[in-house]
Amino acid sequence: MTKDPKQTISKAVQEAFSSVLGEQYKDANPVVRLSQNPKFGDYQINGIMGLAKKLGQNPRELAEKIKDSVDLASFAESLEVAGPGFINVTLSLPALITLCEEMDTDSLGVHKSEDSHPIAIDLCGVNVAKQLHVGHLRSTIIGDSLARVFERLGRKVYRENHLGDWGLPIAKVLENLLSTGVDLHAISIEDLNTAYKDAQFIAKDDVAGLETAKNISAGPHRITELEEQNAEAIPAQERAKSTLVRLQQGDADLLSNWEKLIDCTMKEVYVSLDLLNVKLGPEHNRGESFYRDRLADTVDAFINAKLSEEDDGALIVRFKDRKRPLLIQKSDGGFIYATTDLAAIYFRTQELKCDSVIYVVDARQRDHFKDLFDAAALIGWNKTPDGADVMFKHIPFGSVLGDDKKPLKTRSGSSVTLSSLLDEAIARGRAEVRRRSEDEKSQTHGMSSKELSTIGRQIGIGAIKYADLSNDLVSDYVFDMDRMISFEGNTGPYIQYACARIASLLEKSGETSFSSRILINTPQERLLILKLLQYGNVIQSVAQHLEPHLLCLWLHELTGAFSSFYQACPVLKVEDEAIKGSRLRLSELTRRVIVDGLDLLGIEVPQKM
RNA sequence: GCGCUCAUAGCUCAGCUGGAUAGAGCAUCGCUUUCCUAAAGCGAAGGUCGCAGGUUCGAAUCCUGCUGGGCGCGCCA
Repeated sequence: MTKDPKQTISKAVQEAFSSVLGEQYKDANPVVRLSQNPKFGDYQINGIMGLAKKLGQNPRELAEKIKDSVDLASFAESLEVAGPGFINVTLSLPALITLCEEMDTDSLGVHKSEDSHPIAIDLCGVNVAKQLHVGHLRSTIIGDSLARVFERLGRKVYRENHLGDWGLPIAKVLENLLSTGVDLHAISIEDLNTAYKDAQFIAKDDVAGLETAKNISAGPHRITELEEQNAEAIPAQERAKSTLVRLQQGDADLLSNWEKLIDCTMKEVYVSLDLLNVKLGPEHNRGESFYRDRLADTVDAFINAKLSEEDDGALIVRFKDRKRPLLIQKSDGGFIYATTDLAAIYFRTQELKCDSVIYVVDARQRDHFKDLFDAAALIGWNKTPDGADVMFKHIPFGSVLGDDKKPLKTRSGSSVTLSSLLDEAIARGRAEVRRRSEDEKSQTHGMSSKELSTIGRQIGIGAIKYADLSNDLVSDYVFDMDRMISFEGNTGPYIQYACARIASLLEKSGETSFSSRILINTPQERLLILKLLQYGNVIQSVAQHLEPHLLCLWLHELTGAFSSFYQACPVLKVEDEAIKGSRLRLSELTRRVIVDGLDLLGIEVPQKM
């Protein structure tokens, strides 16, 4: 099994800590990093200065002592104390070669996790009777990418598509459709969309919300919005409520219509999910309706644990450190989303026995998730039945913005549907591919229209996914198709292209297996190998920090390292067969790592482009 | 009003429990092509890390205050 050199160095330094400073320092973090500058060697050890400070010792002297005690045998060529107390490590060529050959297996140096608990990832969040929009794009692809990473590490992942398929909003839509006499056998997603908007607009009796908004001096937009909504509310509201009651009572006709609503919505959803190349299907649907018979028990659990109290007729859970409570039951006895979310937490931690529950939901719901997680902790659902601590994590991703730096809208002001966004991306990808295929020297020259279409789709979709995933999750980003689709810079197509070039190179070599000994003759080969060796560690970091952009950035760096190598080191034309074999093997290994890495981002790699 | 969050090069963004001269990409300028995809590579230039204090050998990073943007604030999700 291979190791990132970082781990080997860390371990050796910790042993040195133990022998120089005593047993109690064997777990101190040596803070080993890849050197920022080649003149400082391959790796630098930064942790000694902090330790010296804590111990009141001279950092340089301590570094010298540690250096003399570190046993890296033949692993490192040299260790040097530098600056205020760094130790710079230069690896030996034989060590680099061995490590590189060791990672050249199916695992690519990625170690399996030892935690056998499953992980639940709440993603996508389809609302029945609504089309997917750009917000779903982020939730879906970030969640899918994290799921792939955990699966790569050997974890069992439950992708939970927590559909908004129950409750008053759905009853409103059903009521609206039935009262306007639409034939539910022949409905389209557009019909549903219209009904949803009408229902939302008409049947929103939010007098209380308006009062609150005024009391807390909410923005003028919010207040006008609420005032408009109140106008025609009451009768439709009453009809919707009675529809909901009948639905909850299991009215057969209504349930059958309800299912048609879901089928119609999901049919569209699957088309988009399929285009997006995410591993998400009907088997991942576990929506609000799934929890409908568990809500009363959920509330009872809080009542029995004396964690809830009545307030204005509603049931709330209070927290010690803040005024804002969590409302779990309405004054009319009905349940709301928080109840469902708590029921889902119970299910995920106590029945599925997940020790991580990850919510990929936009940043606006921060407070809600904080409340949920704290409520879950109060009642003890933050431990699995076998006693493991559960990590609850909300990934509060930012918004997708338009040129105007405001949430992405169409020219007419409505929100952009996901399918239109995907269509645009695919059209752009195809246009690029077609244009390039006209060049006689292009590898894609003369390919069939069908083949070009497929490649164009992979590029267009890869472009928007990479652009999305390569940003820090919490920040908003401006949707700029021109930048995303560019074959230059930190983009999906750039990396896909580099990969296609390698594939073409390998094909031209005529070889099918690449197992020559690795040789290092140039700085570029050395840098490429150092980069490759980090792969396993990068995947671990993504899993630990839940940040796919770390993988994107690293893949871009790897691609850069390969480009430099490829520029400086002839592969097919080099005379020495041993060097040629080594460079082919390095190229092939790089290609496999890029393909694997892009796969973890859910991005396909065309063989040619 | 209370709370959360963000602010780094002209633009888009990295910066990993505090570390060496704050890094990429785009755009700009220069160089490289008898050469495996130039859809490239190499180099130059470009920053008061929003502002002001503080902590210390050392701060973009931690603390406090301020400014500016975004978001949220029980019976909607």
